[in-house]
Formats: sequence, C-alpha cells, structure tokens
Amino acid sequence: MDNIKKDNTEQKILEAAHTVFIRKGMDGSRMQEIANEAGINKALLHYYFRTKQKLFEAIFKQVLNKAFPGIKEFLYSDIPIEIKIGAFVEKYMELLIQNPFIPMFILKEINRDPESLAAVIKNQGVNPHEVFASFEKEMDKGNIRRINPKDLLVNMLALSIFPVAAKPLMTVMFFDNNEEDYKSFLAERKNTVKEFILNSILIK
Amino acid sequence: MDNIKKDNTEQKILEAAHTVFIRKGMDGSRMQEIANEAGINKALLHYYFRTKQKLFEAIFKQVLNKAFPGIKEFLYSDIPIEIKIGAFVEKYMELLIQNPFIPMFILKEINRDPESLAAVIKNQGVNPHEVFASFEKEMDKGNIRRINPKDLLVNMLALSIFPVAAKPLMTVMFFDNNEEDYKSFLAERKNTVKEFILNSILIK
DNA sequence: GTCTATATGGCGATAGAC
DNA sequence: GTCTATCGCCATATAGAC
Repeated sequence: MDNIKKDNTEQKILEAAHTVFIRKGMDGSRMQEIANEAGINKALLHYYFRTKQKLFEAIFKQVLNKAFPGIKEFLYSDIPIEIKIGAFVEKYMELLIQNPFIPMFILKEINRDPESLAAVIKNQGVNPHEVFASFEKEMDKGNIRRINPKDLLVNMLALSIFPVAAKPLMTVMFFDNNEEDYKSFLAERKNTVKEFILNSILIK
Repeated sequence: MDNIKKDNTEQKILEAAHTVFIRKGMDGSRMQEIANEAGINKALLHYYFRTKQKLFEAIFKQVLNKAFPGIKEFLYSDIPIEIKIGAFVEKYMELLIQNPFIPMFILKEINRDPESLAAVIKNQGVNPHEVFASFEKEMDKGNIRRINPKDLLVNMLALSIFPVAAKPLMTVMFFDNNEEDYKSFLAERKNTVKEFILNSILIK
C-alpha cells in the first residue's frame, strides 16, 4: 500500500532533518545533506515538505515540545517546594545531558526568528505565570526567602542550560580539551545546582 | 594622503562587519549587506580582507577581547571574596546589557567552529585555573562554604549571560512581549544575582 | 512516489577600467 | 584605492520521465 511507503519516507526525512538541523541550524544546513542522511533524493524533500522553511518548522516544533516538558506535573503536586525544585532541576538536566544539542538549537533559532517562537509556544500548555504564582505562595508561607519569582525560574533554567550550551567553551577553558572531564562535571552538576539553589532560597 | 583614506575605509568596514556579523552570525551574514552598511562596494571588502572568513575572524577576535575582561584585576586584589564576586557580576552584567549581542554571537560561533576558539583564547591572558585556585583558598580560610570552584564560576557566568542570550524567549514567555519590562528586569537583576550567589555560598 | 535533469537565483570572489 | 561587470559555484526549487 502507498501509505506505508509514504509514512516510512516521511519518517526518514523527519529524522534526517532533525539530525542535520540540530547540528547546523537552519542557515548552516543544506537540503542535500538532509537527503543524504535520509538515503533519498533531494527532490523528495520538496515533494513532502515543499520548502526548506516548512521542513525546518516541523523540526522546530518537535524540538520545542521536548524542551518544554510537562510543567503542569511539576507544578500541581503537594510535595514541598525544595523537593519540587530539586526534582525539576534533576529531571531537566538529565534531559539536556541526553539531548545536548537542544539548548543551542533553540537559542540560535529564537534569535534568528523570534516571531515564530511566540506562536509555537502558546500551543504548548506551558504557562510560566502559574509557576510564578506558586513560588509566591511559598514565600507567603515563609518556606523560602523573598525573591522575584521570575529571577528564581530564570536561575533554575540558566544554571541547567548554560553549561550544556557552552560546552565547547567550557571544554577548552576549564578542562583543557578533555571531554571526559567535562562529562563527569556535568553529571555531578545535577546535584551541585540543586544544592546551590536551595542553599540560596531556603530559610535556615 | 593615501593612508588616511585607507584607515577611514578599513575602519568603516570593521564597524559595518561588526554590526552585521553580530546580528546574524557568520553563516547568516552577506558580504553585500556589510558593504551596504559601510556605504561602499562589495569588491572593496575583498580588497581589504581578501575573504569573508578573514573578515569574520577579525571581528571575532575583537568581540572576544571585549567579552573576556581583565580577569586579573578582578582576581589580584585584597578585597574580601563577597565584594569581589559582587563587583564582577555587576561589572559583567553591565557590559552585557550595553552589548546584548555578545553572548549569542560567541555561543553561536564557538559551536560552529570550536577549533579557532582555543587559539584566540590563549592570547587573552585569561586563566580560569587561577580563579579556581583563589576560590579554593577562600574555602580553606572558611570564608565561603565548600563548592566545586568550577561550579561557582560557571554559576556566575550562567546567571549573568543566560538572560541576555535568551532575551527573545524571555520577552515572549515571561513578559508578554513587553520589552520595557524585560529591560527593567535585567537592570534589577544585577542586584538579585549578586544576592542569590552570596546567599548560597556565604557562611552565616 | 521516486528519480534525473534543469531552471533560477544568490553568493563569494576576481578582472580590469579609472 | 575604488568602482562596474562578470565568473563560477552552489543552493533551493521545479519539470517531467518512469
């Protein structure tokens, strides 16, 4: 049947595009390279996705969906704030370690085309303002010290994302080009970031 | 005299290239656009810098020099550690606020071509290992709690750099597209980051 | 649906007049 | 030193056979 063939090819294209786009970004990627990676012909890419732009958008959405994980689940539970934050940092850094190209991919493209970002994000069910509100509540209850909730969330993200995005810089400057050292640093960091944050906001 | 004309043009080219490269990166920039920005002809770019690559490298070095400020001065002084760290964060964030394109520019290019990074960095007189050593000393003296000094420096950088690099993302997600709100958040953040770090590492 | 061949346009780079 | 004109290449995209 035709649909089977179609699904296979479309799937192969999506996977190949993902591989190439995430490594080189929209500007740096070539349709030919994607075709090679998929083991098919360049013309087929256009047959399935018409333009490079449209193919890219498909991948962009797919990656954003992975990068903004179910924040609801992290938010709506009755566990104490310090457990919540710790779990989020740990889970999120684990995701980034497994998918180290996500941060740079998103950072690059949101700077290249900020407009298309807003559209995609609204379809995600991610609402930071709810997170801010839940932080405020914990401050009111006296469980953590007063801090701008936006700063707190930005700090959580920054501490998790930056060392992954800046891997080449860090490997050169901090680890004398030894990748293994960088990797074990990052693995250990799941704990140190958690400690660093909680040390700062918990009231002792 | 010829040299005057030459210096003027070369200077104009460098400024134009800086403007364009920093906004769109190496891949996204066009020689034609740089020529327009400089108010000159495309051929003249090649006359002065031969290739796009060489022109880019000139800008890259220039930006790196700005982005890695005199870390010596920050390091070799007898002021207490909490003042030192506070001053660094404040000075560095001020630099980034004045030059908001620096973080993305560097992040993008170090991922595109990590090799050329090491070479340039070594010529900068920046030695992170000395910073690590000075952190260790403060821990030995009991002035700050024990923490991997690499984590501490990464945290200082991450908290300062990330919100600048992720401006479009934050403006959309946290500030409902209101740029003014983002700006005042960033201005205020010079203090909140300082507090956040010191709260975490100072022994109370 | 998949391929080969080609159209079309843009880009970096060079030749050559002034 | 600066310009116009153009080369040669490579990338996206399409036409058309199978």
